[in-house]
Amino acid sequence: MVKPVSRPYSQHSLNALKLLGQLVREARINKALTTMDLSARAGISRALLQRIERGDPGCSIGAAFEVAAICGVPLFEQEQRQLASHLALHREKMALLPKAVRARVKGVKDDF
Amino acid sequence: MVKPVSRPYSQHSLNALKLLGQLVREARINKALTTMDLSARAGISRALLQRIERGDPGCSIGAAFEVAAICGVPLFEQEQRQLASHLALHREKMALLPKAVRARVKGVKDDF
DNA sequence: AAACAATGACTCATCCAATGTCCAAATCAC
DNA sequence: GTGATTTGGACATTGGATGAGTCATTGTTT
Repeated sequence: MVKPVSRPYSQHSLNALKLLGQLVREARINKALTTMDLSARAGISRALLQRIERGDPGCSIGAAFEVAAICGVPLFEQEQRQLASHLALHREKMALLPKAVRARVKGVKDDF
Repeated sequence: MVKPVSRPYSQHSLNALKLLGQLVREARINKALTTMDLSARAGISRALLQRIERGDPGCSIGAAFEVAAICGVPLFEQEQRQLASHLALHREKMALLPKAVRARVKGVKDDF
């Protein structure tokens, strides 16, 4: 009943989380913002900002992205300015893909 | 008592969220994975995966990153394999930065 | 050196988000 | 076309994240 450690996160995800936190932290200091200032701007509590900077997987992605955006940390694309256009492009691309995925009958060879 | 509309997210964050969701969705279909399959692999519910693909800001960042990692969606760095080394590099870099930020007395010119 | 400010870490009450389940609509295979 | 399956969205329940508060420690300034 001791419920496992919340959830099994892959090491890769955890690393990405930590890196994001470090980038935020670095950007914040470069902008000479205190944790209180930044958290206030992002509309979150100081404790939550600290968890984000620590790479806590439980934080809401909205809060994390908001903070990153304020700090000027490029989310997952180098080009933030192209973000909007990427949105449109992907929308088009999606129109060409199947809407539903048919279950592969058997032997699902994990290809990764 | 109607508790504000959750939280004020910047348009940029919302766009990033949506793009991430689209990328996941596209990657999932390319891998011929059903929403059930992927959610099961990520250890989350199908409903949560749907919210992630929709770009819901309230999802936990851990779940979102986990799904992205499984799908092979590059988080915020093109080079996922360098992720670990980036971690170390940033750790070093941080050692050179001030540990605490002094409050800017006045006139905080928003520089962005 | 002292005084002050910022940070990290912790507890706790509250309430939102995650889950599981359901159904209806869309999609694909036949 | 029919049937099987995926998908999107709704719902209630409950576990976990969030915010507020405090304290000890570290870092900065005078």
